[in-house]
This record gives sequence, C-alpha cells and structure tokens, in this order.
Amino acid sequence: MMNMNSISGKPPDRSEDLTARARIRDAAVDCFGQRGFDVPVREIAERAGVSPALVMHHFGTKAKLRVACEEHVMRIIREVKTESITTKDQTTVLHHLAEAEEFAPYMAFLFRCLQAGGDLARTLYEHMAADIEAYLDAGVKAGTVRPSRNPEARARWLAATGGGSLLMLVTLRHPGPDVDFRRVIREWSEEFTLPALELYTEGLLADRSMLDAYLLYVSDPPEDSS
Amino acid sequence: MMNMNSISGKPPDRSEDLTARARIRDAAVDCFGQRGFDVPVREIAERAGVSPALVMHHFGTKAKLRVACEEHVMRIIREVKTESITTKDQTTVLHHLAEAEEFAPYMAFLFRCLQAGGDLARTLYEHMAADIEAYLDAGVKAGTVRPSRNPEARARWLAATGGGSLLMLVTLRHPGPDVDFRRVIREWSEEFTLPALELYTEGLLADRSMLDAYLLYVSDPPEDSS
DNA sequence: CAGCATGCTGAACATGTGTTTAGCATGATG
DNA sequence: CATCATGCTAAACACATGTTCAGCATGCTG
Repeated sequence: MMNMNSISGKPPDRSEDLTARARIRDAAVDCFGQRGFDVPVREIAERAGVSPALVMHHFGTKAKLRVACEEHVMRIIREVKTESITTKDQTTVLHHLAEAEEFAPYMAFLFRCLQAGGDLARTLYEHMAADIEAYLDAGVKAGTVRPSRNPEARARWLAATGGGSLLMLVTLRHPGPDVDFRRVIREWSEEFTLPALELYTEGLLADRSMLDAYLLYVSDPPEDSS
Repeated sequence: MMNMNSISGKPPDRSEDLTARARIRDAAVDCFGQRGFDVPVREIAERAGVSPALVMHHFGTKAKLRVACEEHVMRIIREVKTESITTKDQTTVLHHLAEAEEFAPYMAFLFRCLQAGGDLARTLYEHMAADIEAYLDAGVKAGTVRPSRNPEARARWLAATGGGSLLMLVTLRHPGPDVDFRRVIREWSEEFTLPALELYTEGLLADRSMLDAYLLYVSDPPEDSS
C-alpha cells in the first residue's frame, strides 16, 4: 500500500501518511489560501504529487473540491472553537487562530473565502460578528466596555470594519498571488493599533450633536417613502 | 464622417456623438465597473457596438485599455475635485461623488480598482486618507473633532475601515457580477450609521487602561529585535 | 490462473479569451 | 482614374484551463 508520497520531495508535515484524497484536499486548501480560487487544478495536483485527473477522479469537479475544502476547514475551526471554549479570556476565537502558526493555511483559506464572497463568506461574517458580540457583552458585564444602544449592530460594524480593513490591506499591499497572512496581521497591528485604540477609548467627535441629531432623526423620521 | 453610432440600438446618453475610441473607452469603464476586470474584451466591444478587433486596434491591449480607463476616470475625479474645492462643508469629496447619480459608473470603476489592488488602488487609498485627514483637521480646528496623537494614522485607519467595510458589504451581499453601487451605499448607511456614530461619539472602552498600557508600551518597547 | 475492482495516469477534448492577420470599404490626394 | 491612408471587420490563432477517456498496474477473489 505504498502510495509514493515521497514524490513531493520535502515532507510537508501534515501530509505524511495520508490517503491521496486527503493529500489532494490539503494541497487544495494550501493553494486556494495562497493563490486564491483561480489557482489551476493542475497546480493543486502538482503540489499533492498526483495527476490532475486524480483530482477529478476523487472530487469530480473543481467546485466540489472547493466545497470539500470549505467543509474541512470549517470542521477544524469548529473543533478548535469548542475546544478552546474555556479560554475566551482576552481575545476572540478567530483572532486567536490568526496568531497560531499552524493554523495559517486555514486562516488564509478563510480569508480567500471572505474575499471571494458567497455563502461561506456570509457565514464567516456572522460568526465573527457573533464572537465579537459575545466578547463585548462580557466586557459590558465586567464594566470594561461601554454598553450600546444596539449591541448586535455594533458587533457587525466592528466585524465589517475589522475584516474589511484587513481585506483592504491585503489587496493594497500584496498584489502578488502569495500572501503571508501573519505578516499582514503584523502590519495591520503596527499601523492601526494606536488610532483604533485611541478612537475606541476617547472617541472621534468632540460633542454629541451629530449622534443626538441622528437619534432624533430615527425616532421620528421625516418621511418614510418606502 | 458618419460613424454608424446607431448600431448600439438605444442611445446610451453619453456616447452620443463620440469617436469610436471614446465610445470603447466609456463602454470599458462601464463594463469594468459593473462586472470587474475579468470582463471579456468581446463584451466591451459589444457594448460599444464595435468589433473586438477594433478595441485592440485602438488600445493595443486589454491592459492598456484598462490604463486608459484609469487615466480617464482619474482625470474626471480630479476635475470634480478642483471644481468643488469650495464645497468642502460637510463631507469628503469621494463621499460626495458617491451620492451623485451621474458619477455612479466612475465610482463603480474606482471600487473595482480598490478591489483588484495595484498602483491605482494605493493612490486611491492615499487620496481617501488625505481627504479624511484634511476634513478632520478642519474639524479639530473648529472644535468639533477631537485631536489625535497621530492624525495621519487616524485618517488612514478611517479610510481603511470605511473603504474596507464597504468592500466587505459588496463582496458579501452582491455575489453576482452586477453591482448597484448606490444601493450598497444606502445599505451601508442604514446598517452602520448608528454604531459608527455611537462609537465615534462615546467610544467603545469604558476606561483608558488599554490605551495607556499601549502608549507606555510604544514609548518603552520591551525588546526591539528587528 | 482468470476476472475484476481500485487507484491512478497520459493524452486528448472543449471551451473561453486575448491577440493577430488579411483584407474590405471609403474618402482624400495626386 | 490610380493610389493610398484610415477605420473597421471576420476569421483564425495561441494558449490556459476544466474535464473526459482509454487504459495501465496491482492486488483481491473465485
């Protein structure tokens, strides 16, 4: 039953003694994460050390392969999430994952999903928002975070701005196909920690006039012609 | 010198009596904006009412056509910018443009640039940040905006989060190729105005401990092993 | 051993897409 | 009129890429 897994030259850690199907799936996760979903099937096959035809043999279609990757990654995320349910001390789950070296391929893959849109992207966004909301809620209860008029909307806004600014940074600074995800996180922190913290602590506007005007506006809209 | 511009069936407003080259360029701006830069040359040609070969005849290459579009749009933006230099009352220039119906194609095009990355995206980002910085600076002088320890970083953060969240919303909610840019802006406003205004006015964190800790950290870094 | 399922491959096929080529009108110019 | 530049097109070419096909090795089963 030797499946010639020494073909790939250097041992890629994970795919040591896996079945070919699993090796293809792992290679696909890596390729999709590094180069985006436009990566040719031939390249995935090459990284897995198999022929392109075998990819189709096992997964039928590139689209189905992608779905299999999505399910695989989501299963891993779920496992980690339930496993580290006790350690929600200081950071949100996804943020914790982003720091861990070994999860880099999965984070890159998820990032590509976010970038490409689709159902999984929506799910991911909801997860991020839910995580943030729970985290902030704990903070509110602990007295470290100010309460909000609409905690859910606030969490979604933070998810959108956080993920979006990251998306922007990658798009702007990494035009090439290969993205070093941890480096992006590092750049993001170095550049944005101060303004974000400053704004989160002290706010941006000097007075309440704008907010009050808006609150008055929504409580008594001038005309709702929908 | 009749250039058979009645071929396109319905008169597309702008491209009334333009030269074929200009019609191709305008069609390309529209197509790129609506469908992204992956749109086939044949489709651009069809929209312009010409043959695909003529596109190459005039622009040589799809890439050069894209560059021509970029230059054209940037020229228009520049004109509007210098023209409305007096009206920087309440909003930034790009935001003002986003509201105007007639500029929708140009805004969509710029958005695709941001989405695709590259030099123009960087330039655009710098412009956004610069606009925001100037706007905030005026606010600080007027006393409506709080001063910042690093106004430039703050402006960049606001540009990244603003543009990024918009990018995210489009990616998430408009999986299809056609994007109604004004609708996205509307959705963004409805969903995020409250949390953004709330956070900009009241902040997020209840105390200064995190900010102070960070400021202490950067003024006296534990170890700088770069 | 014969037969057959399994895992796998090289080669070909089909299609989409950027680009090139050869040539067609048409009007200006000599 | 002959010639030629201009604006334009249909058709073909080149290439990348997803997918299919016919068949090969290997090991199990009768």
